[in-house]
Amino acid sequence: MSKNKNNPKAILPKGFKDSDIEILNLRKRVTKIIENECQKYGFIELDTATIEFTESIGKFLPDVERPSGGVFSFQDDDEKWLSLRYDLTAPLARYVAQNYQNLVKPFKRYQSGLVWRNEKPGPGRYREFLQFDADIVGIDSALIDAELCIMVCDILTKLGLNTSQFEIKFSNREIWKNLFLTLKIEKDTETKILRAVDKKDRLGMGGVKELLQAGRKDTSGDYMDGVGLSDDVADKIISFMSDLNQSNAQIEEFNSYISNFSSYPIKFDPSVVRGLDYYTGMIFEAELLIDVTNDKEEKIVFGSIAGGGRYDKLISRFGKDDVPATGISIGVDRLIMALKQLDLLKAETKPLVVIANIDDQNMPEYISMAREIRREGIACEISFDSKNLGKQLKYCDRKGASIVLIAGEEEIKKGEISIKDLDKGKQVSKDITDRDKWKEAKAGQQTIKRSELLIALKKVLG
RNA sequence: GCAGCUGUAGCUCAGUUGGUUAGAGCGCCUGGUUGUGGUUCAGGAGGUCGGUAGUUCGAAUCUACCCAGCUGUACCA
Repeated sequence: MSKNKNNPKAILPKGFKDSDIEILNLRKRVTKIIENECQKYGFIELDTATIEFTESIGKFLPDVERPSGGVFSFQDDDEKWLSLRYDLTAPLARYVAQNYQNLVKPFKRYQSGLVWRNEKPGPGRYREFLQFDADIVGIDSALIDAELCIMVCDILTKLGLNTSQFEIKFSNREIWKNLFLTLKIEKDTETKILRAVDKKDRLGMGGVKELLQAGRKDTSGDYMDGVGLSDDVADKIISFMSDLNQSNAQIEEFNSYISNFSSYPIKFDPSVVRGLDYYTGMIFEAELLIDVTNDKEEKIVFGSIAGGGRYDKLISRFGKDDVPATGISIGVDRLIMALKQLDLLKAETKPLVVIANIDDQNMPEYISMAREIRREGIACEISFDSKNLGKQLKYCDRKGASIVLIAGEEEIKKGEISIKDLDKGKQVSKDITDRDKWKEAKAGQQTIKRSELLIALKKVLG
């Protein structure tokens, strides 16, 4: 090994991680369940490109100081700025604007894919993660907003959560507009207020009020500016956030749909604001009501696992007429993290059979055994490079193989095979502390006829 | 970006008021065993003590600056 200061370090950029077989399997299974539900509601799949023109997905050109600005961007040969997608909604808007004439309206599509955000990662937050979106383009009705929420409930239920473990909270952007009108709040201040309100989950009502007025210190002692509202105005906003006695036409329409699903945990909560800029009507968020911890067993504030709303102006950015649209995004990776902790996702592994290599001379026999086993659809590998049986068994143990087949000269002569059940052996080992006895026991091992190989294998595998 | 904390072996960490050759556990490798996993025993590899400069006879330890990581916070389509 050559050691040199200039050797690259074998490490990953922060916020990225490799995905092993376990996480890959979980992603596949969870995605499949979500897909199935979407299909039941008439959605069809679409996959858009992972890279878009920066201007298409609504980001200004990266500035020199901070080329990132939240998205991963770079310049093409012709110096046009390109970006990795940071969500699936902006690319959908581009796709719809580009293909509008050819699409069947309403256009209902679902999409599962990785998205990238160039920002500081936090506990349980990465810069590359799997998102699942379902959107409906071409209908301006709160009924379909409601149906989306029902669908999200169905998805979460199908994933194994019960209705006391999650909650969908909805609100409406219009009621906030009205409030700002009556309070005579300026446009700039509106955004600041909504940002403060959006932090209710983390800071609580008290924290929000501090932000609305003078500002507050975070736990490190750093100070944040407040909005500077008077006590009176701040109080009005705070009480508005929990005032359930308000409504409008959209909310009533929404309620008329969900009232058919009284057991579904869908609740009006005016303090839900989300997105801040591009949402135009109904907005909603799915939240887990259970505690979640990260790898280090630290409790993390989980926030929402899905969210969405109506964005009627997003497609008209491309110079078209306004096209009504509504959609929901699910954070699949974070959802998996939660489901794992609730033990709702068990790792499932397929059994592996390993043929030990006692002598290279027997290779033709090993190869023919492997062929038979694989033809039955059972995973099988031949040990090629080691003659030391102890090492081969250790490899099998660590790899999680179920069965080892041992056939040396003696067995082959007699037309037999030693078949070793590793799981059973592991059980037996608990009661043996003496090394020689353990060796002698040949735990979980039996001898079978070569001709009955497949029958014996299936018996052991159950 | 702002703030606080932390940087010693692959991982988790110990290292006394500055004092000889920087340690432990776990993991890894080899052997006891070239036909038997686990347990066990014996041995081994692995460090620019985050970096640079300074103080000192002497620095992992003290000082300054830099870098990285973590946590909080801000921005976030």
